[in-house]
Amino acid sequence: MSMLECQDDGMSLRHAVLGMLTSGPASGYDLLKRFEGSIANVWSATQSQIYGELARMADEALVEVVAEGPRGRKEYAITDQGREELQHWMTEVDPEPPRRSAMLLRVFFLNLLPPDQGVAYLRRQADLAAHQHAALTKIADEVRDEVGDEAFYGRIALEWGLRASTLIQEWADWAETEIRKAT
Amino acid sequence: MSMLECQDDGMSLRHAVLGMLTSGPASGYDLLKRFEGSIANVWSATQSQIYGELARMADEALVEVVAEGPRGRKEYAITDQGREELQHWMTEVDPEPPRRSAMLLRVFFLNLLPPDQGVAYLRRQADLAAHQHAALTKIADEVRDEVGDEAFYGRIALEWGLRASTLIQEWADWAETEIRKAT
DNA sequence: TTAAACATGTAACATGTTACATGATTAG
DNA sequence: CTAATCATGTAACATGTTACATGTTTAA
Repeated sequence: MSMLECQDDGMSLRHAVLGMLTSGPASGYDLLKRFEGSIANVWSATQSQIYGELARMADEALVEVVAEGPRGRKEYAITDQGREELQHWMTEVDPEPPRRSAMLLRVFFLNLLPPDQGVAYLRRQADLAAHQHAALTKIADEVRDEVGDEAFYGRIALEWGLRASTLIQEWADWAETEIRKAT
Repeated sequence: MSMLECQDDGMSLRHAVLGMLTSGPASGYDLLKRFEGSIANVWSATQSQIYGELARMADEALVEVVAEGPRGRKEYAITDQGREELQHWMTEVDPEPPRRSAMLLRVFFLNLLPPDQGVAYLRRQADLAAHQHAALTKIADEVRDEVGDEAFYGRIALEWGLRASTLIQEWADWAETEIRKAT
């Protein structure tokens, strides 16, 4: 590895967990619930992964056990070293865009299908996007009046989702027209 | 697993390879080059993965070796069974949208940064998107006059990329304004 | 003659998913 | 008392990346 490309992303699960711990100590179980909430739309994690990552980060002193409760419950808090790591990731590591889209991969092979099936595929994608847009709109209504920094930036992310689902619908409509023109 | 959720995606590398083989037999090395071409924008694969997947698919009779050349070169062709599998994937399996975005994950934690650094982050994203847009525009110019089904659907996918990079820029600009309003 | 391109394969490691295994506490 | 929820952890497997290992052919 050259000196210039010390821009190794990956490990985002680690930073997601660290980020969640900035709003206060939590157990693995608590974090799992949060990963099933609004964050789930931008990053998912399984129970297995969370417990493993917490243990690993405790070893590396990025988090520490601050309390033990009933049923073996362990509450973790972020350490100064953890905050430093998170800060570094936020400000000095460029997020690399996802390089894989099964949806677009299929578009590359749409010539293998008869045109009407190609159109059906695009209509299906537009439809799925419309449903997603509706779901996000519902969430947007629910969080409209929530106050605080977390809600504020959550709405910023939500707006991205709204725009992205609109994009898919418009693009699919446009593509359908192109295919019809070409047929 | 319930009977209703037999919609197990995954294995897209397999279908990418199968799809590429529909335009004629190719060796692992040939396929690697194609994965470095236009397809790279929607699906990436390493040399290691490609050779492994070809061997596995040969075992399962989805592809077969049709010729051997110099330097141990093996040309693979898709079989009828392979075509069937590809057809099934194209028409009956819904592509599941990517559930992880390091870029948006960071947005969720933007409250940890002073507002000016948050704005800097968004400006950086807009900037990266602008560069991507320029790169895609260049490719669009190059393939503008290419004929054939493959080029046609390649342009459809390209248009998605163009619209997506515009979306990021517009969204980042909007978000920046929101942050300034809130400060 | 030698560097680049062709060509395949394996091993080690990182990451992510599913399933298994265990048990405590609480609410009805 | 018993089902749901809380709570943690491990094992097996799938997927993806990087590095290692090897050897041939072609073009300058």
